[in-house]
Amino acid sequence: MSEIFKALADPTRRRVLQLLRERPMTAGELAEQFPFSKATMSAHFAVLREADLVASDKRGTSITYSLKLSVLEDGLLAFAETLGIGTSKVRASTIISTEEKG
Amino acid sequence: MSEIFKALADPTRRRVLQLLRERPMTAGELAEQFPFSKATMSAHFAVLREADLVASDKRGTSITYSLKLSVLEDGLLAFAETLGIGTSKVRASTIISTEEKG
DNA sequence: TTTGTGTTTAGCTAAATAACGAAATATGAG
DNA sequence: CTCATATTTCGTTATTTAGCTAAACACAAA
Repeated sequence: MSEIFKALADPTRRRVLQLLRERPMTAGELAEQFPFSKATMSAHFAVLREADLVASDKRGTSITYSLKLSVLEDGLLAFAETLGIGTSKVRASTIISTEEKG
Repeated sequence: MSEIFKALADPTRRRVLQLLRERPMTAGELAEQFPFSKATMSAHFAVLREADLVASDKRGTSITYSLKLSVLEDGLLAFAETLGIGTSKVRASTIISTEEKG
């Protein structure tokens, strides 16, 4: 649980997850989108891997990362439940709207 | 956003939030529940205050902390939306169940 | 096998974090 | 005013983190 929140605490890593939501991408493709060295980005990927938020698929010379959305969902929901939010054990992917915001 | 996740990244602080969900408590009452010094706990409270996750009410000689649940909910939901989870702008407190888990 | 490309690891630095005890601050009681 | 209590702030230490460059590793192609 701590590992998930630590992973999410960095804006670069949140942005990586957001990019991976669109489609799986290689480490290089991801790194291109940020103003940091590939080594630094590699360290960010390692944190996301540790938190089990991404899967890495080594193919040939490059590594493709993809988002493990259910791990993220389940993690956030598990936490929400410890606070009594969403006590009804809903899966996020099936939430339906009951009230519009704003 | 980062501040919220940083606050949640520590298990002691998550537990504080959980305790505050039951009822508001003074700094001292909270600190009693943990094996750390009051100074250490005070630093944790400061992080929670920085993230705006708790309100502090000074009354007499003691300070009562209370959970700002809506800030937490809105923060988590705002993040969820950046990932396309719960795109329908639901407030967590009004979620209704559509599928049981487990 | 050599070369090139993609990625990670190693080694470093600066800044942030979590913990402590001791000191400072604020308030209510006497 | 003085004392006791509640809480925070200060100063220190050890650990972790985010960034860098350079080196190493893995693999595909020539």
